[in-house]
Amino acid sequence: MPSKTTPMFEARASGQSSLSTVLGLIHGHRAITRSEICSITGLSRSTVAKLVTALVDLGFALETGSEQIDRVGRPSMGVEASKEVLAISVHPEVDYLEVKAVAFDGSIVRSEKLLYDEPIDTHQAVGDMVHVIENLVAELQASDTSYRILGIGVIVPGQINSSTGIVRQAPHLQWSEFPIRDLLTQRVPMPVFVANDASLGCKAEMAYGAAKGATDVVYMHGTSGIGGGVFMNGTELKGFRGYASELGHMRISSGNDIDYSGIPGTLEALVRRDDLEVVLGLKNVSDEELEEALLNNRTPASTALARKQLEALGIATANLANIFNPEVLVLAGFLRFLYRFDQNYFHRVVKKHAIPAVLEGMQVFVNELGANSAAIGASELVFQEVIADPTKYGTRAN
Amino acid sequence: MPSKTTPMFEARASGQSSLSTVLGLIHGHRAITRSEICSITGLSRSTVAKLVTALVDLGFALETGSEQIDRVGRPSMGVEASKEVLAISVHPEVDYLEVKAVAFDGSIVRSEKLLYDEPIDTHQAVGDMVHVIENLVAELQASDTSYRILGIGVIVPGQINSSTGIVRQAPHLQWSEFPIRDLLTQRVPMPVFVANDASLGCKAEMAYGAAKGATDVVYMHGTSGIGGGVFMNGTELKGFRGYASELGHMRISSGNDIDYSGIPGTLEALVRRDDLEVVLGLKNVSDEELEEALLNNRTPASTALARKQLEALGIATANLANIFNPEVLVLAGFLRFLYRFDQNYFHRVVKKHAIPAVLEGMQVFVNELGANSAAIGASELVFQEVIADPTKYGTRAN
DNA sequence: GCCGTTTTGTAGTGTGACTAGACAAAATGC
DNA sequence: GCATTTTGTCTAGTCACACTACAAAACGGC
Repeated sequence: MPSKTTPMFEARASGQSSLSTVLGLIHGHRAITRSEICSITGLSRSTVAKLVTALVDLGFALETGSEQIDRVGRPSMGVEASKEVLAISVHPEVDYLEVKAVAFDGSIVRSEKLLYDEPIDTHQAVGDMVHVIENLVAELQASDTSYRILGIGVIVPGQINSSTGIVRQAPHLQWSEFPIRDLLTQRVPMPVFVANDASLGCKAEMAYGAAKGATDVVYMHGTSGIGGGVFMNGTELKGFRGYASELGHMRISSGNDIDYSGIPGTLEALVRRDDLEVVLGLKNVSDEELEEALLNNRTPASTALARKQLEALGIATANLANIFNPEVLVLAGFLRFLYRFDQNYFHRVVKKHAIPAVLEGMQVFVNELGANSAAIGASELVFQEVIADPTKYGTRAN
Repeated sequence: MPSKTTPMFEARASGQSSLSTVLGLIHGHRAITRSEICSITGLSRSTVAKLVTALVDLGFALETGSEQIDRVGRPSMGVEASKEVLAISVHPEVDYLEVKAVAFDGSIVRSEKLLYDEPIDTHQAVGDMVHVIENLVAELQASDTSYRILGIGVIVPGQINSSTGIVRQAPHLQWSEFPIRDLLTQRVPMPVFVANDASLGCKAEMAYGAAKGATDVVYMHGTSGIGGGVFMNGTELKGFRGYASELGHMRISSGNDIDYSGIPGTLEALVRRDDLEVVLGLKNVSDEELEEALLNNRTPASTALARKQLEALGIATANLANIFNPEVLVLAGFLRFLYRFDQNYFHRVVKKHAIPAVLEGMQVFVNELGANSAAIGASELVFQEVIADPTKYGTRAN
């Protein structure tokens, strides 16, 4: 007699199966022991044994011999995330297109980069993406390891509706109303996910970087503009249509300078990477060069500008602290070295504008993952889908 | 042989039992049919039958005869939230203390109010609370109906840490570092919960008021200061220590006027109820009187002030729209009629400062629940605890 | 008023996801 | 070498469901 035990109603994300939970733990820890899984989840040893072998069968995990030492008792068996399960990240930017293959254990397996002299249109962008992806896939399939590629995560520097996969506005790429997910899905035989670059950076820093272990995180990423990502209680702040966490467009001053979206007095209008380049006599330099110049060639003019920008960043941070009461604030991109230029001044400004209670225990960090952060976040889009339904994406379909 | 099936690990709020889910539905709808429960939850009829009878046994629900008409098929049995299950709300304010008994179906059963001529200290406040609660409880127990009082929800106009139950700072009451929950727990034989007034107002409006059915809500409440409440994806924004959603202290201007927490240029510093009273030649009037005066006695001076305030409110709203991309924005307290003074102007300001995408589909409402809103929210604190573990709070303990 | 249709309540049976308990296995420490 | 500790494995039991009948209660057409 048939039976399909579907306990919680499927519409809600709440009813997570234990298989998902355990796979999530393996993925998050890269390597973990069975007994650790027991104590974290509260599941019994027998259940954990069953779940782990199921995940090994599905090709997501490997059981390693016991590696632990110096502890009484029978050593617990190790479980590792498979290095053969992959997601592909696709990152289009103004002057390049970068495609990486990220393994289920977070390592970068392959990386491909296409440089552009001039901005490309949406049509060419899709063509190039498909081309690079196909190359990468062919390369991976030709290798000795038997990789399984489960999906594609696209990193977009702009506002995107993650449920429809449409890029609403990407000011720097000059894209708008661009249904990138559907166009890619038509030409690549894999599920495609699309998200904002800052939100992915935040996700990655929470998984493996500066905000590891934190659940309430605010992330600000300075490139040309300022992007934001927010996770509260471990889940991403998406809002009604998925456009939430546009932190750069927060108006904090009465001034009339406008930002890239035409709004006056915002954080993005006041804290500009271009202005830092100009005051240092530079143009189109890398983050590394700009950091070097800013921190080591201090002039009265550069100090005044950096202070002015730090004040704006501090006010914005205080606002965000009052609004979110975060555990960790992560500063990435050029905000990283703007912060380092004068941390103390920044903290003084924050302190002046925030309610004392919300600053208690709040930590400010700069990003740790650097160049791979967005790619890891994009892989996470795919892997979180896989983790939510392991049987669907596993090898031996039951 | 004993067995205790605890499927998901208990640390997470995720693993909600079906009993909780169904009780939550009954509570949220006040009245619902079994078949509606089936279609909403996806549970089978047999399971729903079992769960409903269990909840009736526990004293949380009543089965009513089928009331539906004009539909083919056997009519489904109705289920109603019990009117005998109560929570008590306690609301201390500068010039009064209000205690209400709220039933599980959201109705107000009893209400008691103590007026003060001058602000009282924390010691007297606790004494008065205990006294009024005891009176109310005695009154209820003496009545014909056999009420069951399950807990107390305290509404505090200030920053409180909901996990420790300590009032960190309540500027208007001039309380600080006041462990109100523990002091009440010692003297009242019931679980006590404490939360911020605006967050409770938001909760109530989402359950029964202007934001009913919405999951992503931003709420702003103007009394003397401006309090905020935020729910994203149906859950409250609490932040790391529970101090999140202090929306009034968001700095939006370069000005130097300070708010009640001493921060310059904030929403609360720019949008002040006192200023409205002054420009209208009033003092210490009720919201109703102020509304009447503002909307019907328009002078050049009052119009100029209201516009200035509306501009600040509009900028703050745009910031919050960019940050949260809410589905519904609720304006309560004096913001309600400030908004009504010139809605169009407000919306123009918002439009100018927000990214177009985040305003799509965003609705602005004024609060609907009025005077009972906070009390209903406070009862919700208790009831949500009850819903999370019905067997613990039910009558016939199994 | 009878009868087919539709929808719901009820009862019995089965199953999958767990737990608990017993025992074996693998480490440490004296 | 033996007691102690911790873990893996196996078996039996439990609970929250789903599924399948079948009965009950409404409607509509004749």
